[in-house]
Amino acid sequence: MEAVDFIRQIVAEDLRAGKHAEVVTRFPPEPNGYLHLGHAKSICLNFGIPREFGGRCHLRFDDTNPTREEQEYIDAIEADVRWLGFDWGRHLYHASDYFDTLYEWAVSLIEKGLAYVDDLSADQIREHRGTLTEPGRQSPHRNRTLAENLDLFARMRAGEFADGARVLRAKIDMASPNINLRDPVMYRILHASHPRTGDRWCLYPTYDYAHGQSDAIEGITHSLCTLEFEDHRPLYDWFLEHLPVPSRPRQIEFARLNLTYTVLSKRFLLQIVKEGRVRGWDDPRMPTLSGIRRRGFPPEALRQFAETIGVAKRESVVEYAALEHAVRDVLNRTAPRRMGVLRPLKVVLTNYPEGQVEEFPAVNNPEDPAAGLRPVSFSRVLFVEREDFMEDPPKKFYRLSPGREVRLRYAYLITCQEAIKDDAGAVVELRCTYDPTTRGGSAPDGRSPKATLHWVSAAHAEGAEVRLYDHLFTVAEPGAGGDLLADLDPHSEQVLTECLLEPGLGGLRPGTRLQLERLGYFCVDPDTRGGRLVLNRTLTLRDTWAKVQARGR
RNA sequence: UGGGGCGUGGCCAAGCGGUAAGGCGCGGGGCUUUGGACCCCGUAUUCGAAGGUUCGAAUCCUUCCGCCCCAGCCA
Repeated sequence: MEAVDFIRQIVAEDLRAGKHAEVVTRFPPEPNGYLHLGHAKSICLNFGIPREFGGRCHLRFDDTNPTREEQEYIDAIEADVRWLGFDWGRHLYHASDYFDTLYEWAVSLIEKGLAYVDDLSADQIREHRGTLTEPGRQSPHRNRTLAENLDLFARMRAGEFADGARVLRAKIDMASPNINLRDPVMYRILHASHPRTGDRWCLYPTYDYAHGQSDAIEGITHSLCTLEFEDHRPLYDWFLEHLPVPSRPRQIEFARLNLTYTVLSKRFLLQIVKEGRVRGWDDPRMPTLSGIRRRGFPPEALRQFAETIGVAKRESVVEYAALEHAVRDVLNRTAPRRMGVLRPLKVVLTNYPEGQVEEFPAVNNPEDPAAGLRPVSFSRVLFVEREDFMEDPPKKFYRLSPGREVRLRYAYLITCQEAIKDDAGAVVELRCTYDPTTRGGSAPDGRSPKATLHWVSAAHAEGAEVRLYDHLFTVAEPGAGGDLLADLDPHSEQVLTECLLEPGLGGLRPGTRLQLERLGYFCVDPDTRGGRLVLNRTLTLRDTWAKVQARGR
């Protein structure tokens, strides 16, 4: 196995050295929100490694804080991991599964004189902790007798005390330069109902105390987490050393994903959901997995993306374009092509027989011959894209304008003879002529227009609702200062109801991803229930015309 | 100015003492019934900086500079 990043190198080496029979990782989300693109990186890493080296990955809910966790999140997380294409088999766990063991181990730590009950308030504990440059001071309760500690801890569990009245702390070193080692809190009193354990506990372990032990219980070999936990590793190891754990997991940190113009922060996402700035966690503008799923991002593209961005310890910001590339790459070779007109402009072929209808074979996917052909109906009155006509075209604009000939894809070469305007001077209709000798789109004399347009027959088109989502729902660069909420793009969604699509699209299953030729990739909204066809825009096609224009300025 | 990390092209990222992979982006060309896709070609004399070791350094040593994280009874 060729190691492609430092984590895989470590894993490969550990395996080679015979440290483990197989690699065991875990993806440990706290169910306090929906999964987003940042989690996708972690999921692909944690599930990808055992897939490559042999082993398994557990899904473990880090449910140690019932005040922020909900069943809705648990369900959504499971669905999202599955959607991404990973399976934890029977290895679904919860930190709460280990509450009893964790409690017993805490008692054993007390018995060893390595933990104590502290009566200080949160504020006092903070004061005693010292600062980055000054050592902390011991709590007056630090040297309680064993009996007193045991008694108090038992009564904490029994519910005798109010929230915040006392905590259990590890007795390590109040003068440690590593603040995490200055007697960290292991248990706090929380009279809150837990989604899984209900009201059985009023005492909950902190992340620091629960995580490593959960890893050890499950036999995790490599516990992958993000950089901010580097300082916690000595504490992670300290607990493992002093507790009767069945295995010795190893914590390895890597840099979390940052994406330009995209905020990957549960706290922030929760806020915009709560404030109603989006319609929910699965709003297609959201960078959540459920949001981009509705937009039409294929899970395969996310896996590919995760692979190309790599894994390292360096903090970095990946360009959104890299994500788009992965999405386009997958969609290009898998999405069926269809024609549709988003902003219709009527075209009448003055020399085409009234009432005549022809059918032309259209390629379903040029990247996939097996996708076959479909017939598309053609007639005298058509619609083309409004922006495919310019009365006074600038240089390098190759599409329709008075006197200009273009190709209608799969059909004929047509020439614009006249633009009809309304009283306000707006172009409302084009009068064109077609060249009957160019049936199918190729001219006998070999001439070939520079532009090929998509179109739809007026008599055959189906109306649809199309939602145009801008590929980003943010804004300014995170960390650039300023108010991210204020910078949210309020125009990130447009709903078009006059769209005309070639017939048959209504029959596509919800969730189907397709390309509207020359326009972009769309997804039949997976959550549409009956009724009208709704297409969500995934991505626009790469637009070199826009580039040409931009360069001209 | 306590501790822990990190600095390779516009953005990611390989490299682990032998003379700078790859991807994204960008520029140019080809092909094309999607201004898409695809195919070529180009894009770091240099690896945060300065010294040093060595026949030879992005890789080893020293010093300096810059950025990130830690003072939740969040994770």
